[in-house]
Order: sequence, then C-alpha cells, then structure tokens
Amino acid sequence: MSLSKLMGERSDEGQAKRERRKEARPGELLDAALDLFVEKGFAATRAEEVAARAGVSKGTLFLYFPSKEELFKAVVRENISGRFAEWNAEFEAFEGTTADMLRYCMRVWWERIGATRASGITKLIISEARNFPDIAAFYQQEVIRPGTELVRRILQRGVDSGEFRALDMEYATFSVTAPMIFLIMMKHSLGACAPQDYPLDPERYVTSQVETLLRGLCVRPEDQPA
Amino acid sequence: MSLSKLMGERSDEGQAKRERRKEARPGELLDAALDLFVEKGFAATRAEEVAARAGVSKGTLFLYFPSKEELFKAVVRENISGRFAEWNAEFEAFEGTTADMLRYCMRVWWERIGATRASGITKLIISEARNFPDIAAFYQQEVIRPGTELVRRILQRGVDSGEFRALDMEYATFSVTAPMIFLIMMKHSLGACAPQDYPLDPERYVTSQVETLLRGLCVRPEDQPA
Amino acid sequence: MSLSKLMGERSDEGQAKRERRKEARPGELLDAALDLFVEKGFAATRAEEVAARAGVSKGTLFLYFPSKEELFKAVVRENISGRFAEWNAEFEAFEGTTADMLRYCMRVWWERIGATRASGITKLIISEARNFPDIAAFYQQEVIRPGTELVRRILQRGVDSGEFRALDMEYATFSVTAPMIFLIMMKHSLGACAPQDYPLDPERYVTSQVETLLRGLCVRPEDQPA
Amino acid sequence: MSLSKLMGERSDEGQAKRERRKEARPGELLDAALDLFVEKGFAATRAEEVAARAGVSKGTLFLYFPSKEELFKAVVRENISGRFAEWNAEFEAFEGTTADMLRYCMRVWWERIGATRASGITKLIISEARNFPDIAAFYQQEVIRPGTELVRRILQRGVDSGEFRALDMEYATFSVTAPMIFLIMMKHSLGACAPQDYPLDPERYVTSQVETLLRGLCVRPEDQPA
DNA sequence: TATGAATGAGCATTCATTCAT
DNA sequence: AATGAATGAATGCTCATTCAT
Repeated sequence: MSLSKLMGERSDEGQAKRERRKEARPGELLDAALDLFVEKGFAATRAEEVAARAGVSKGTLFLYFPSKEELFKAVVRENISGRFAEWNAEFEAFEGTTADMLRYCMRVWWERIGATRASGITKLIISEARNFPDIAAFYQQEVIRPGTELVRRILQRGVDSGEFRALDMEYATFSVTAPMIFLIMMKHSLGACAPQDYPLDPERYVTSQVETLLRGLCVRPEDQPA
Repeated sequence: MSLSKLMGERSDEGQAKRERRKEARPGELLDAALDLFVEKGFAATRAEEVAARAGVSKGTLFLYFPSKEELFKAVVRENISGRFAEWNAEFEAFEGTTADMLRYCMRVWWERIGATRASGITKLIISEARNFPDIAAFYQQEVIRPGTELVRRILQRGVDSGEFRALDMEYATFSVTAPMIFLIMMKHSLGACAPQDYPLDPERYVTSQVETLLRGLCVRPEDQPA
Repeated sequence: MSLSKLMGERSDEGQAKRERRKEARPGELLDAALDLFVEKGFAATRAEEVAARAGVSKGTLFLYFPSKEELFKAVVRENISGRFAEWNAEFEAFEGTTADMLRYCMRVWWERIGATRASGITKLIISEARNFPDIAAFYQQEVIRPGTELVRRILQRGVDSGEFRALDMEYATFSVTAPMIFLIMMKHSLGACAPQDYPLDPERYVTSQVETLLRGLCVRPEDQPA
Repeated sequence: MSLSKLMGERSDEGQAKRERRKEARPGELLDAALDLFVEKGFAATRAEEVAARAGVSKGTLFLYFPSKEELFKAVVRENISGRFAEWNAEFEAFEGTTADMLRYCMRVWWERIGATRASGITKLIISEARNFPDIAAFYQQEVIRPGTELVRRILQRGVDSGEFRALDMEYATFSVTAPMIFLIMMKHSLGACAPQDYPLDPERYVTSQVETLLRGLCVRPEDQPA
C-alpha cells in the first residue's frame, strides 16, 4: 500500500466527491433553474433561489453563468433535444399502418417529452417567447420545425398509402401538435394550480385525442378506429 | 338653446371634458396594461410603461389602481365578461345539425375571443397562473368551467341525436378546446415573434381543425365532411 | 322690499354663509393642521388629511397656504400667544405673597395653555425643532424668552421680598418651567398612547409640583406649605 | 508561531477582516440611525442617509434590517438595556441619607443617560410615540415603569426614615423625573438649534434642580440643603 | 373661489451582479 | 473554486403641488 494512500486516501475520496460535484454543478444549477423558470417565469425567479435549490451560494451561480439571461438560455439549450435525427430514423423504419405509427408517435411523445421535465421547456418558451425572441427563433428552428416536419412526413405517408384522405398539409400538422402542446401548457399552469380541477390522466387524454384524430384522418370507415 | 342649458346644466358641461377623461382613464389604463402584460408578462411590465402607453403619468396609474397586482386582476376581470349565458341561449336555440353547430361554435369563438384582445387574457393567465393562483382559480371557475360545459352540451347533443358516436365525454371536450387554446398561445408567443414562421390564416386553421374533428366525431360517413 | 331681495334673498343668505365660511377657512385649516401635526408630526401628516378634516378639498388648502411648510409656520404663528404683555401686567398688579403668585401662575398656565390646544404647539415645536430651526428660534424669542422672563420676575420678587432664598436665577426658572413642559409632552405623546398608564389628574399634578417647589424656594419654615 | 496558527486557524483569520466588518455593521447602522432619527425624526430620515453615515450603501442597510421601521425598533431596543436591576441593587446597597441618595441618583442618571446618546432615545420616543404606539407601550413597560418604580422606592425610603415629609407618592415621582426629561428634550430640540440661547451647564442644572427639590421634600430645616 | 384630476420628484425596497476573502 | 457581504441600478408607490375647469 502506497504512502499516499495511507496518508491521503480519505482526502482523495473527498477530492473525488468534490470534483464529481464540481462537474455536476452546472447541471444541478440548470436543473434547479428549469424547475423555477417553469414554475414562476423568468422575471419572477430570483437567482438566489436557483442557487439555493442547487445547494450552492449565489456567487457560485455566476461563476458558471455570466448572467441570469445566459442561465436561461443555457437551460433552454440544455433541454432542447436534438433527437429528431434518431426519431426520424425510427419512423423511417416503422413497419405497420400509418394509424399505428401516429398512435406510436403520440404515445412516445408523451413518454419522452410530455411526461418528463423537458415539457417544462415548451411551457417556458411559449410563456417567455416575447421577452426572448432569439430563444424563440432558436426553438422554432431546432424543435418546432423538425417536429412539424416529422409529423408532416407521417401524415404524408398516410396520404400516400391511401390510408388518410387528402389533407391541407400546412394545417393538418396542427391537429397532431395542438393537443400535445395543450396538454403541456395545462400541466404546467392551470393544472399545477388546481390539480383537483384537472384530474387529467394523460394516457387517456392521448388515447382520446389520437383516436378521434385518426377517425378524422382515415379515408375508409373500416380503417377507422372503433 | 337646449333644454339642458335652460335648466342650468352648464356646470355639467363645464366638467364634461375632464370628467369624460376621468371616466375613460381606467379603461385606457386597462387597455394599455392588457397589451403589455400579454406581451411581456406581469413581472417584466413596468408600471410606468403602462402609464406612458395610456398617455398618463406614473402617479395617475396609482390613482385608479392601488397596486400593480390589483391592476393585473382588474385587467383579467375586465376582460372576462360572463358571456356564457348569452352563448348558452344562442346554442339552446340553434336549429340545425350538431356538426353545423360545432362549426358555428368555433367560428364564433374565433371572432369573439380568438381574434380580439380577449385572447390575450388566456395567454396571460396560462403564463402567469403559478404566480397568481387565486386569479387562476377565478379563471377556472368563471371561464374554463362554463366554456367546457358549453362544449360538452354541444357534444352531448350530437351523441343524443345519433350524429356523433359515443364519446369519452370527459376528454372529448379537449378535442374542441385544445386547438382553440393552441391557436391563442401561438398567436401571442411564437407567432408574435416570428410571423414569417407562422403565416397562420386563422380561418383556414379553424376550418381545418373543425372539419377533421367532425370526421372524428360523426358516426355515419355520409354525415362527415367531404 | 327690494327686487334684489325678492330675487336673491336665498342666494344672499347662501352667499353670507359661504362668505362666513370663506373667511373661516384658514382658521379651520389651521385648526385641523394643529391637531394633526401634534398627533403625527409634520412629516407624517398628509396635506390631504388636513384638508379633509377641515372639510375642504386638497386644492383649497394650497389656495390659502402656499406649501405644507408655510402651513406649519402659520399654525405655529397662529397659536403662539403674544399675551405676555397682558400677563406681565396681571402679575405686576398682583397683591399677595409671591408663593400665592406662583400658585396662581401655574394654575393659570394650566388653564390657559396646558389644558388648551395651545399646548399642542409646545409639543409640536419641541418635536420638530431640528427640522425647523427658524421656527424654533422664533418660538425661543416669542415664547420661551418672555415666559422665562416672567417666571424670573416672579422668583425675583420672592427673593427681593425675603420670601424666597437666594437662587441661582439662571437655573431656578427651570424649576417652574420643567414640570409644565413635562406635563405637556406627556399629555401629547406617551399619555395619548396609553391613557391607562397615565391617569394624570393635571390639577393634582400642578398642585403637587408647585407645593413641593415652594417648599424648596421659601426661606422660612413658617412660609412653607404644610 | 502562534498556537492558533499551528492548529490551522488561518482560515479563521482569512475571514477575519470581513467578518469583523459583518459583525460591526448592525451596530454601525444602529449608531447612525440613532443620530439621524433623533435629529430629524423617523419620517424625515432617509434610509440612504443612514447607510451613508454608516459608511455603507443603501442595499447593505436592508441586508441587516428588513425595513426602516424595523431599523427604528432595533434602534430603540438596542439602547434600552435593562440596567434597572443593576441600579436597583446599587440603590438597595446605598448607605447614607436619602438626600444624598437622590443627589447621587440624579448625577448618575445624567452621566449614564442624559449625557450619553441614550438620551436621544427618550427624545425620539416622546416625539414619535403617536406614530409607533407599540414602541411607546414597550418603552412604557421597559423604561418608564421601572424607572418610576426606582424613584418611588427612593422617595419612600426618605419618607420611611423620617427624612422626607409625607408625599402624594403618585405625583411626587414626577418631581424627580420631570426635570430630567425636560433637560433631555431641551438638549435634543431647542437646545440643539440655538445653543447660544441654551448655555445649559447640565451639572449646574442638575444641582439646582436637586437641591431645590430636596428642600421641598425634607421635613426638617436642618436636613435641608443650605 | 373651490375642486380634484394629474403630475413627477422623492423615497423604500429588491435583486442581479461583483469581488474580497 | 466557492462564498456571501456589499453594491447600486431599477422599480413600485407616495404625496406635495399644480392647474384646467
């Protein structure tokens, strides 16, 4: 056993823990910030509160993020998944009816976005867009556009295969995105205030929405959900 | 010489200009406040800015509203006129298919709410709900609940008449409200930032949504929209 | 009966009343201001409150007094009695022992100053002196100095007549004025807050003070009060 | 090398300068606030001025005191150290005539209260009592009542020992307290404005008052001061 | 003269940000 | 790197004062 181990094992461990913590700091701060920004909005969230929730001092926050606004942007950047490539591939490879594809799409969306903290970002951006136009534009490019594109491709697949009727494609995508966005907004605003007034079971909500939607999209009665 | 003048109402006229102003002030302030609150949120809106936009000084604002928070509440109250009684009556008296009723409902909603400044209130409340739980609860009681009730009655009429299929009524209402709320949120957030990315024609949007929805609700193919 | 009387009697009466009121305005305002300044101090008294208590509008106050500070000064001026000449004469003419003279002096002081609203001025000036040095100086010249002079003359009379012992005249006057000022300050501050803690009977207070004082001043035991 | 250094207390020293400052801050602020409140009254004292006099910025004041009113209350509390227990003991143990006791009492009062900044508190409370009824009540309980009690015990001792004549005890205490309060009020109001008009030598004032008072209280001529 | 709506300078308080330790 | 005391610009709100009617 080495001398250094004899003398320093504990401090090495201490060091290790601290370093692990040190590297985790920005993440913990972003985590805390996301929660608070979603809950109270950008302006009403105090930097000290973010730091406190992350278990560090006010000063430390500014050690990692030069300003509250940069913290906000980092929160958004951190939580905007650029996973559309992966998802696109997933859907390219999908074998089955487009109706099933859409069902899968919305269920998966709920699991990966709606049910997770990522949904807070959507609420955040929609609420703060006017104060952060560049963030809004960024979100538009990075999330809205590819997401809409993905949805459009699914719908187009349905139309091409003769499953879906002819659609005003520009607006049809909203039939898919609107219920998802709506669910997120409710979850993070009115639904969070008065849960007793919003006993929303998201699974049932998604099912209800997608089945009605499929009826609305499918061309032949026999393809429509019961 | 007018009768009023003969009767000594000259002093009434003397005060007229200023009094008309005085009576107009609260409305002008609420107008300005609505715009700014919708645009920037409650916290980021400065009282002086509201006053300036209403064409008065900072002090005047506080002459009419004891605090910024009371101003906010007044803005909300002012714009939530309980027009549901009138609408309910309108829909009770409606003669025609329930499909037409739903079409009429959503078109009218767009004209009376979505297209007007009242829509800003919805954006406002959804964005600020967590900071104003009492406002949120108030809105829930006064707007959401009666609105949902109205929608439910329409859907029930369709089901009862055999036009619509059996519905999970609790969640089916969201198929109507979600697209409306979504449109409002977009109009006041991302849509307001990057209009070029949201060349939304609301009429076309509403038509697209309602027709797909009706296909999803109607029982017999021949009732469904083409 | 004159035409004007036939046509205008009522308005003449109205006019009269209004004019009487008009002339009374400044006095009513000074009255109200005195009460409030004494009660809450200069800074904490709002101009509007003074006007309201006088039954006029805020604007009217500034019609009669160009500023709150001038109002303050007017209040002081109005209530500082220049009655020392009269009082001096009264005491010049006094026939009797100096002990009785001092008794009379303090009793009369209580009746004419201490028990009246004039006492508020003393409280006011002592409390606000540092903020109104010129007022303080004015009060010093117009009230304190002549008052002290009057007291000094009484004491001197006693010394001269052999009733009182030799006195350090500069400081002896305080033996008369201190208890009077003290009573006023208590009446208008702590005594006004917690009357149950200050069940002061002023007559008994004055008697107690003057009799002890006379014992302290008189030269021969047989002259001293029992 | 010092023991503390050997034991690793360097980091304590490292923080020392700043911590010493931090601990001193409240005291420095209370000091500055006492002066200003006494000088200008509560309302006319600006928070920034207090901070400036304490050598810190506006924000720092509110780091230590949540509001101006709390600062005021802290100033009062800080300066009302309940020294009455100590004084009571001192007077219990006093051996000598009650006349000497009273002389000692008033001299000591001047040295420990009248001549110190603590006297400002008395002025402050008497001036602001109506605006801070709770402070006034607190002062009444904590200072006035025990102080009066102490005086009453002294007087009673004199009466019991046959030195003093029978007294209307309720009011006799004022013969002791009135001159003291009067001196304080003068020192902090008119006396502070026009020192040339108040060339008060407090020692001589106290002597004059106490000797006249003792003459007024003592029963036998031979006990009375010359 | 009297009114009271309007003003805006002034002040208490907050909070993002800095920096000595 | 981490802290938290200190800062001061920013902002809600008050109130003496003005002025159109």
